[in-house]
Amino acid sequence: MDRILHSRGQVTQENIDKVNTIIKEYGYQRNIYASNLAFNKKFRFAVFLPQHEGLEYWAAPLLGVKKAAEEFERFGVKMEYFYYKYSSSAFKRQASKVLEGDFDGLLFAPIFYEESVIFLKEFKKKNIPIVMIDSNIPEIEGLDYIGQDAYQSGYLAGKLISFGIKTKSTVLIIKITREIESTSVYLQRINGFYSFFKDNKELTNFNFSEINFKASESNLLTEKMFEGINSVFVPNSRVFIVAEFLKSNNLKDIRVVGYDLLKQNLDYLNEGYIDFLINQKPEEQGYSGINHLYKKLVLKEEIEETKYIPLEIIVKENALSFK
Amino acid sequence: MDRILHSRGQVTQENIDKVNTIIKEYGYQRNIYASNLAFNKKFRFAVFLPQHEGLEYWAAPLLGVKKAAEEFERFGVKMEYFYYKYSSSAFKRQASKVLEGDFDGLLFAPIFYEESVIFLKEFKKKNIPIVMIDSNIPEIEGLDYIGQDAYQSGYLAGKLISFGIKTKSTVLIIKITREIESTSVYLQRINGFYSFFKDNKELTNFNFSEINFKASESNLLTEKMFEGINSVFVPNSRVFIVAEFLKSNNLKDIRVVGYDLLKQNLDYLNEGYIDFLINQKPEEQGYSGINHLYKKLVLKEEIEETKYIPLEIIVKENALSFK
DNA sequence: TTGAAAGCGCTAACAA
DNA sequence: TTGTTAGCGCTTTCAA
Repeated sequence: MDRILHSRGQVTQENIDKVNTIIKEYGYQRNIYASNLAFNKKFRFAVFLPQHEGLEYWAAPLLGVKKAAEEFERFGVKMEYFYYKYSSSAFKRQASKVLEGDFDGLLFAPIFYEESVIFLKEFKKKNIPIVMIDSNIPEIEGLDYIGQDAYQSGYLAGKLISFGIKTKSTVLIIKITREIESTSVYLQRINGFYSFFKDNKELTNFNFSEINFKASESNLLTEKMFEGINSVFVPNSRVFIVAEFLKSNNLKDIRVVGYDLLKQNLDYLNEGYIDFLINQKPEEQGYSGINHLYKKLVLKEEIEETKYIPLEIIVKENALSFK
Repeated sequence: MDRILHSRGQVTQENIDKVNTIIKEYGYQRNIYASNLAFNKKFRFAVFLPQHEGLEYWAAPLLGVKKAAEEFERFGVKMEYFYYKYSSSAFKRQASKVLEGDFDGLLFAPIFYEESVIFLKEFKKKNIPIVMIDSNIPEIEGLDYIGQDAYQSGYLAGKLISFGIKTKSTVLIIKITREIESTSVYLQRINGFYSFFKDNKELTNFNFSEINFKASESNLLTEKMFEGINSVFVPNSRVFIVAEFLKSNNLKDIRVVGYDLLKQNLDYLNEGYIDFLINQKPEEQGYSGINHLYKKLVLKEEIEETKYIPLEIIVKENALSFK
């Protein structure tokens, strides 16, 4: 019977027979306590994320992972962490380490698209559950994803920028990118943003312009850029750079929408230099990712392969309720 | 040693000795699988909620409870359900049933304040963990609470009503109550609502008026009530009644803010007759409530006694992402 | 007050 | 291909 349950071979048709008859009909449920006690297995999860020093955003998923790690330690789950600096070569270096190791599950954030595809194709050969967070690579099959719908979040940003405005209004989209940026999350967001205005044809009172610079060159912002501008959309977490500029130049009455509850972003939200933040719940993504692996491997549960994180709207008045 | 761990008596000072020395110093952690296998206990949770037939809101927490029930069944947790009709006498009848039963934990929504206090005082004698959802009774000690901060949610509603509006504006607060209503959640919300305007003194362009009627008398709404009204705040889930009226009387350009993702509310949100809904995540409250009891009783974990549910802002464009 | 041992339901290894 | 059994780490009971 044990052989049937685990289909460890050597049963002909009785297999299907007993599985269907006894198990399903009698409603058998494996006793998890006994099973795991006897199984006595330690599970090793590889956690493969960008390093968080100097990158506040990435501290959050890690926090969620650590919380899960603590919670699941008693269930025989151990994490091994692999961090990479925000560069393609550092990524590759760590990727090969992850490939060498012997793990039961992988939590992974595919920041560099091309490199991630190569890595994932290789890792998939091991036939080990993989959960991705933050951004998805839907082209590769058999991967689980926990994160936001980037397009829809941009669409929502369009609503937040336009809400309640009847008069002529010019929107500035500021793309503040990293030196290396390879996943196109922010492009999908901008895409969704424009789609909102296309879908709401009555909003003819909006004009758009875009500017683009690297995070390291934030001093490139000039007052001239904001002349005649009524609102600003920053399609990533670097919105605090704009808020900082607005504050130091005493530019008021510009509606600002951005992403993520970074400390600086929250400060400017409270001071009124940012109006809306869209929360990706990075901490929850980390926690859910580990939880997902736990359910799949330890509890042997069937589980949805994609979990979209809700698009949370954060204003000053509800920011605290999100901790 | 077993006697020490469970302090089942009959150890003098060795108790404190061994607990401190061996357990803490050697970092002993009870093996949950072995422990629960040997313990072989079934846990019985009483779920004591308003009946959900004809009360869409209360179907949601129950859904969360049922989901948790399914998940934790394998861990020896069994629910027993007690529903009461929305009347004080029905509540009392069920309450005495709950008191009679022999449970290991209780999930409870204290809809009727006075009756709930009496019930809780009695139930507390059993020394069994109690989790409340939806509304809290902080006066009674030793109870755990999972739900929203009603005051702050009203405060947030104030922001949503006022956001982006510079011109003179009249706000109508419509209190649609049940025949019997005893928890003051909606009053706390209105309280918070006014506080928002008090805290933002520059918002001198807002006037307020209130009307009040019973849910069963929704035909009392008249067009006259909405003359000169720019926005409406409904401090509970019955906002769809207002939306319905607005739609059938073709009243547009009135900003409407209400609570909860009822099907009808979502429909009117999508049609544009409701602008903002504040989500209380009732399903999550139910799930978390059971999860809370599970952690406390089965895993014997220490756990926070209050869990505030975030104040989620729902608009048409992000409603779907909340399922 | 302490020690010893059965047994919880399962897995994995070995014997038949 | 099938049956048997030790033992996972704990709780609980019974004996000392």
